[in-house]
Amino acid sequence: MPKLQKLKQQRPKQLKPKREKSEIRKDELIEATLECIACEGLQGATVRKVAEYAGVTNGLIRFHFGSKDEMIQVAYQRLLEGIFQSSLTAVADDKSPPRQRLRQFLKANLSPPIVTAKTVVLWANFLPLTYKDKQMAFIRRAANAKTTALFEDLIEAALSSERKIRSDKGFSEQEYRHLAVKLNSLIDGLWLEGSMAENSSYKKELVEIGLDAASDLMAMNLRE
Amino acid sequence: MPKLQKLKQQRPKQLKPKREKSEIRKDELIEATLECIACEGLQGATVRKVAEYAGVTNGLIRFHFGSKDEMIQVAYQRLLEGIFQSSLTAVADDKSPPRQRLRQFLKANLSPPIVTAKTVVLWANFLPLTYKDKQMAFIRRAANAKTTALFEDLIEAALSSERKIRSDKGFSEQEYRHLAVKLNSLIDGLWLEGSMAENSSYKKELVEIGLDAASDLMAMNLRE
DNA sequence: AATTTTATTATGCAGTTGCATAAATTTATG
DNA sequence: CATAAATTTATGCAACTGCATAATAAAATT
Repeated sequence: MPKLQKLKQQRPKQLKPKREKSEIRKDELIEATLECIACEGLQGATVRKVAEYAGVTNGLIRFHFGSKDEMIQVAYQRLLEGIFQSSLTAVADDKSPPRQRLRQFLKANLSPPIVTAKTVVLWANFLPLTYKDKQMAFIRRAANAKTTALFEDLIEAALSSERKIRSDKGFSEQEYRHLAVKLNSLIDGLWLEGSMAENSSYKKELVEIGLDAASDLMAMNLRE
Repeated sequence: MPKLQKLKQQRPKQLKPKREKSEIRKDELIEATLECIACEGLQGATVRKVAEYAGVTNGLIRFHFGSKDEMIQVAYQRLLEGIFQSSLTAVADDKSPPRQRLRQFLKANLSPPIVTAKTVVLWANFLPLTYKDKQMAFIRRAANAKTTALFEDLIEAALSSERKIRSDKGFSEQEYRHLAVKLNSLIDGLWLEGSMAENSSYKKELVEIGLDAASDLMAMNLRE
């Protein structure tokens, strides 16, 4: 290949970076960060690599974010927010009975897009940071609290709804909390374990097993 | 403090590295690796830092291990082995009834030394590597398979023991497997969530909640 | 159209990283 | 005790890292 051709090229330099509005570019960088971490791992997600994924040069990151650490933080928030939104849309239908809403919530947390290689890999890559960095710990805690609160509400609604029907004995506040912890742990554990199995047959089983276990814990049929 | 003293010191150079037998030194390096990762995170666990933790110079790592990656692998194996041993000693007593053995196993997996800040932090730091590195993935899978097998055995023994007493209906192979998945996920989830809470009151609750949930899942009293 | 503001690149630097290599030191062996 | 083998240090290097800084280019404003 003749080297002369290189001279003839009239600099297609900025194929993408045509100067986006700040917020849009920032968004692209956040997505590029997540994509990069998912593919290369956190160690591989250097400032230059992320910039490459976004199709820009590394200096731009410093312009839109104060530092790499800050960008990582924002990306982590984005990830957790996305997960939360996924389970939130699953229970968007307020008209359906409480038991069904809880069931949908559980199901969503055991299916794509939450149970996805990419999501789990990202989650795993960020996790260690929450043990070293206080701000990252805070982000995790905050997201967790939001999920837990939603979980407790769904559980309480489902239980009191069923109680009316079956005239069961009531539950204390602590029992609601414990129940939320149990279900939450179960979901997290299944999610984590399920991500390791490569065979897709496991994925349908995952929902089945999860709903089955949840039914036992809640003493309530959540299978259908 | 006078600087002269420095000259008077007759080179205490190798306070520690007096030439240990190869296996012992290797062991020290593995422990240093784990300690270093626990304190500094995987990112902070550089060859030099690990050597510093072990009280030797960095070159020594290359001598005992082919590369840093190899050392990390061995350290991961050591971690998982330690966890497995902890839960294994909990069920060492073969004479106790199957239900008690299962209970002890669950309890061990929800108490120190398995539920410890250090253990969880280490586990979390290694986890991302299992998604990038095939060998690390294999190590994780192997350890997981071992734990699962033990879990299944304990469950099956407990169930068939109780079945004799209560003349329950039998269980299929798949039901054993599913039960093991459920309990395993529950334990993992509780362990992970419990590690985030800093208040120690949660730790006693953790065992209580875990045994409570396991009792529901197994339809068998494991609380005492 | 001129100029100011905003976004982007280009370049480089100081610190770190894993690792190679040679020298030094300690232990084992004859 | 001499020599060889095993262990440990010392030194350095090439690649990489995050970030600063100045130069460009594009858009907005006037």
